[in-house]
Formats: sequence, structure tokens, C-alpha cells
Amino acid sequence: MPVTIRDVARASGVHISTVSRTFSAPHLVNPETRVRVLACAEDLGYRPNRAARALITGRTHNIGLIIADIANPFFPPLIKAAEGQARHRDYHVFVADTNEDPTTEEELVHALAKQVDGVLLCSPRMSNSLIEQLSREVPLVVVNRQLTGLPCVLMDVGQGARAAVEHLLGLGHREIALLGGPRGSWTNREIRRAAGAAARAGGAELTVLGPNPPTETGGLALAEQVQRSGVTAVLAYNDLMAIGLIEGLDALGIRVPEQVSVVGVDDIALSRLTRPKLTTVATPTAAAGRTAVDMLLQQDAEPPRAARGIGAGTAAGARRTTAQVMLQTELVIRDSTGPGPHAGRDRPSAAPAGPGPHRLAGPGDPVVATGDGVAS
Amino acid sequence: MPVTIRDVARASGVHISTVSRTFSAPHLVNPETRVRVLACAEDLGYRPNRAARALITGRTHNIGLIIADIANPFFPPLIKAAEGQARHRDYHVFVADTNEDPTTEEELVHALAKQVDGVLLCSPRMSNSLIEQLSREVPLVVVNRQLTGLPCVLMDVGQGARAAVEHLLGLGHREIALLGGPRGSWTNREIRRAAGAAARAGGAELTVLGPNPPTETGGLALAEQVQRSGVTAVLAYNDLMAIGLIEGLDALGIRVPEQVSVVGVDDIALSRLTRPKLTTVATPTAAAGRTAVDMLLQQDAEPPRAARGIGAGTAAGARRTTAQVMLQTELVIRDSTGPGPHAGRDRPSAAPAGPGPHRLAGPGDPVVATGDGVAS
DNA sequence: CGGGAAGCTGCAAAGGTTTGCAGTGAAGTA
DNA sequence: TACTTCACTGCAAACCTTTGCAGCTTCCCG
Repeated sequence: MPVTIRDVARASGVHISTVSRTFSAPHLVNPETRVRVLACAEDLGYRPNRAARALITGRTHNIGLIIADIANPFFPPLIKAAEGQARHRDYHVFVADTNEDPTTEEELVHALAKQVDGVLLCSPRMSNSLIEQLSREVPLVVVNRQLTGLPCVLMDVGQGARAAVEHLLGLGHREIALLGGPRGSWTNREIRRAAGAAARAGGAELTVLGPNPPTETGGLALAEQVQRSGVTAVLAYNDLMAIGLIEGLDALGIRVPEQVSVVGVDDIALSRLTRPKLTTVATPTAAAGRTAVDMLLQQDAEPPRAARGIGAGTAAGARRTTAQVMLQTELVIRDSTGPGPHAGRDRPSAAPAGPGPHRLAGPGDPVVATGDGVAS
Repeated sequence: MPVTIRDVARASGVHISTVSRTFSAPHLVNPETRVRVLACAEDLGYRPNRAARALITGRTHNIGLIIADIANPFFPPLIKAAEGQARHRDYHVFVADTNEDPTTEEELVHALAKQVDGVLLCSPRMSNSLIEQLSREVPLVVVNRQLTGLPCVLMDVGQGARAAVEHLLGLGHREIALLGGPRGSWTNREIRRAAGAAARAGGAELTVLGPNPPTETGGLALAEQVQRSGVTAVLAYNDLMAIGLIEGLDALGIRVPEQVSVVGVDDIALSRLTRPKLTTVATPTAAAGRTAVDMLLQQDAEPPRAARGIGAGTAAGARRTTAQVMLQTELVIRDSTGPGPHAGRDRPSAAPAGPGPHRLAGPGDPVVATGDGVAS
């Protein structure tokens, strides 16, 4: 029933190798023959069998996408963009969900390794050393985690957190809380570092609460702590927590932004729909997905055929580019931030005119490449 | 570099066929041999090459999942559940996004057909006849669309819409609007039919507005029409539209639920986070994903090996189960619905005590199987 | 007209696995 | 003892495609 290269060959009166070349190396076949073969293939509805092709070329034209939690609204835009970019390059994407579990993560890499040309690891929860070990098994690109010697796609949340804190300082806030995210998250460390530095530089105090689960519930549960701490502004690890916090504060009768200002991180679609609309640090999630796919595909465009002929093994994994890419973030000011107790006193210039959404920083897509090297 | 069945055979001193059987038919190999082989395989880190296996068995152990828009919050839970269920059965899933475009949809089915054992078509936008045609190319399970002769997973939004309208009637609403969804959506037709019938039965009037794009913007744009129509309650095609509508009404100074009650459909996570929290018809999205995978896998468990040996071609696609499954929905009452102008007059019993979330209807997961047949 | 190059095509091996068939040895039966 | 049965293992073909090599024509140049 399935039509193979052999059927096409028979129909068009040529050898199977000619049919093969018609598809994989058209310049090697007589134009006349080519059109005839293509016509027959079209007629018969021939589609090359990728498994057979993979078997001999060592390239599956598949990539794996490993996601901590598909239902987390942060990821779908990334998945969508990655899949689109991959398809554009004639690759298909396996998507797998780890349920935030490091063990599942590792198993999935193993399970996928033989079946894909590379894996995108998004916001991994496992250890750096394990990631490095797995990267010897299959080409890896890591999103939202920095590892020397491995290609990474990062989002400059540090810069975003700084902008957020400066925004709050400009509004006259001096007591600021940071709702920490999950332990072991690179993003979390970056935000904490940058927000701390910016607060110090502005003569303000930053109270860190956490680590916490990066969910709405996690934010909601912190409302009382925020109240007790007496801060007038809060920066949350992500939008979900920010939204949860606003809900919790509301339940305590604390109004946002009148009494407490809240800033999130991610700019998920949801943050435009809550009331008040969330001021947040927009992360270029879609761009990250596209970039990561590009890096992965470029990476394995180099070592061509797998274990074939002589000398295989010596050259395997010898040279590998390890560029790291840092994507810009931008602060999006909406309605969840407002004047603080010190408003208009010392930093009048930075206070925005109204609550209408306007943007700081660049276009979001452009990237900053940083380094390139050779790993084992 | 890649370790094959041959390496394991050499290491454990048996023939490759024995190694193969150790994995695919363990009962055929001596327990003693088996443990030795398994130990060697473990040692060497052997993973079977699925492409090679697929080549001979005709089963890739992959399935395709075609989604109109991954970024639409309705789908991620379905994707997550389907992927989990598939993995549980040792299948991997390709996820592909069509951007709501029927042509892309068709191309994706073609592209995936040879590479998967079956395809899940979620909320397809293409025509019934095209779907039927494609189903001759690759086993298909359709979610959110009813086609005779094809296995379908449906959600009983009709029942949900009826419950929603009855809820509104019970609250004393007599003028109700329905915000229609996209043209050609089976769900849309079901909701319209059931809501219309329920309204008529309750002596109320149902104004249908639409069709409309099933997005927040689509809902927002309808606020003025809703205002002009003078209705006191609205049922929206989905939560996104309901949320957009609430926002639009808010901009017009119309309060929900005091002046207008709003009900959505889907119960996306977001609907619990907006203010007011949305009353909505919960659809069992995750269960749909799991069920669809089960049906697909069960369907192609039957015709075993592809084109092999004699008689192939005659038996191909001869018998195929076409069960249709209807999943229950349930009305979740939250804060976006309240008493209408006729409250307490004629249907006092149905009015709920307070706005606190409580549930009607069953557990959501259980299914109703309907029919089984033979197609060409 | 001879020699060589160039363009195109066919041949056959290779890739990793599954599986029908045949072969082995031991155990059971008559 | 001879024969059958059984459990296990080895053999080799098959799945579909790619690709290095070699063969064939045709054409060009001297």
C-alpha cells in the first residue's frame, strides 16, 4: 500500500537511485528526467520515508523540545515559535512535558536522544553537571540557564529587573519586596542580583521573600507576609505570582496600586487581562524559541554524517560551537504600579505621566551574541 | 559511536536476534541469557534505534498532534494530557501548530502521515470531506468535530450551554444574548442549538450575535452591540470572548454581574483569575486529550504489520472502529452571574444562595460511548 | 579521427532492527 | 533405545533510502 521510491522508479522507467537523487540532489539529474520523475511521484503520492532516510544519513530531521510544564502560560508562545521555525527548516518537533520533575527530564532526554538531531531544554530543573553529561549524548541547546561550554539562549531579566526597580524608585518607593521563584532557577538568581544592586544604588531596601513555587498560589500565599513587611512595592519572580499576590492583597483589603505597587516578569497574555493590568518585564519568549532552534540546527549542520566509513569516532563531537545569546527584555508599564510615599520628592524625572501602557527599552527581538568556543 | 544491537550481542556473546528478542519478546529468551543481555545493554547504554525498528515493523511509535493555535489557552492542557498519555504507552508526540489555517492543516497531515502511526486533529478548521479524505491516508482521531465514520472525541457543550441558560433563567434573566464563535465550528453550532432550545423552553428570548473571532478582542468588540441589544445576560462561545466582553462592558461603565451577567465556556485557568471570576461551562480538555490518544492507539493496535509478505493491500484499512465519545461538561458558577430583573418572581428555586463557586453536574471525566461501526 | 572530459545513470552496499524458519540439545514418552 | 516435543538460539532476508563508484554517451578539442 505505501508507495515507495521503487514504485516511482518503475513508473518513470529509471533506477531508484535516480529517483532518490531527484529529491536529494536534483542538480545531478537530467532536467528532462527530473520532471518525469517528479510527475510520477506526484501522481502516485510518493512521500519519502524519513525513517529509512534517517537510518542511512544519521539525521532524523526531528528535534526534541523539553518543557517543564506546558500548561504554564509562559511556555506555549515559545513552543509555538520553535515549532514554526523548525517546520520552516523542514524539521518536526517532539514536545514533551516533564511536570517540573528533574528525573523525568533526564529520562526524556535519553528517550529522545536516538530519535532526534538535537534537544531544546527549556528552563531545566536538573543540575548543571547532569546537563553537561547529557550534552555528550545528544546536541543540546539550553534556554533560561547559563552553562559555560554549552549553547544557551538567555533573556536579560537582570536588565529588566533593574528597570523595574528603577521604575519603582522613580515612583517614590523605598521599601521593596522581591518574591523569589523556585530554587535553582537561573532566572531567579539573575533577578535577585540585579534587583538588589539597583535597590542599593537607589538607596532603597530590598526584602527577599522565598524561594516559592512560581505559581499563582505561590503569590497568593505571600500576601500576608508582604503586608507584615510593610513594603510599598513588590517585584515578583513572574506574572503568575504577581497576579496571585494581587488577589491575596485584595482579599486583605489592600488596594493595588494605591497602597502597594506590583511588578511581574514575563508579560504573559494574561497580564493584559487582569484588573489592574499588570506592569511587567516582557521577556521575548517567541524570539527565544526561534533562536534556540536556529542555534541547534546550525550546530548540527556541521558534523554531517553519523558513524559512516572510516575515521568515524575520532571526529565525533570534536568541535562544537558554544555561542550564548542574550535577548533583551523590556519593562511594560501598565496599571499595577503607582506613586509611592516618597513620590515627587527626589526623583521626579523618572515618574511616568499616566498609567497608560508605554514602553522602555528596545524592540525585544535583537540579540547580543557573546562568545564562541571549543568544548570537549 | 552509537551503540547498536550488534555491540550488545558481541558483549554478551549471543546473536543479535537474541538481543532483539530480549527487548521485543522477552518470553522467548532464556531468563539467564536475558539478564546477561540486559546487563550488557545497560552497561553500554544501548537504546534501540526507533527508525530502524519503524522501517521493518511499519510502526513508528509516534503520533501527530495538530493544533489550531498553541497559544490559545484552551489547548495546552489538552496537549499536556495527550503527551503524557502517549508517553505512558511508549509513544512520542509531534506537536504542530496550524495558525488556524486550513491549508496548513492539510499540509501538516500529509507531512506527518508517513512519520506517525496516527494523527489527532484538534478543532480542525478544514472541511469534513477533506478530513475524510485524509483519514484514508493515516489513522485519524478528531477532537471537537463530529464526523460519521470517523472516531471523534466530543465535549457535551450542548448540555453545558443548556445548564448555563437554565442558570440564567433561574436568576431571573429573560433577555439573553449569545456571542457566536467562528463559522464552521461544531462547538459553536452545538452551543447555539442547545442555548436556543433552553431559552425557548424557559420563555426567554435568545439574541445571537456573530459569528465572531473566538478571542478576547472578538468579545471586547461586541460590548456596544450587547449594550444596544438591551439584554441582561450573555453566554459567550468561550472564556476568552467572555473576558473580552467584560472588559468592554467595563469600559462602557456597565457593571458585571450587577447590570449584565456573563457566562463563558471552557473554564480556562484564566477564568479563575479575572475579576469578577467567570461563571463558565467547564470542558474536560485534559480528559479529551487522554481519550483521543487512547482511541488512536487502540485503533491502530489492530492492523498489525504494515505492508509485509503476501496479501498486503487487500486488508489495508478494511476494518476500523469508529466509536464516538462524548465527554460531560459542567457548569461552574462563580462571580460573573447575578440576579436579573425577574429574580425571585417565578423560578425562585434555581437561584443560588451566594456567589461562592459551587458545581452542578457530574465528575467530568466519565464518558458516554456511542456507537461503533465499519467504514470503507 | 583519437583522446579526454563532462553529464547522466545504474549498481550495490550500507544503515539497525525484526522475524519466519531451521537447527541444536535436552527432556519426556513409548 | 528410538522418537517426539519443547525451549532456546542462530541464520538471513527484508524494510526504504542514500551514496561512492563505475559505466555509458555525448561532446569538445586538437
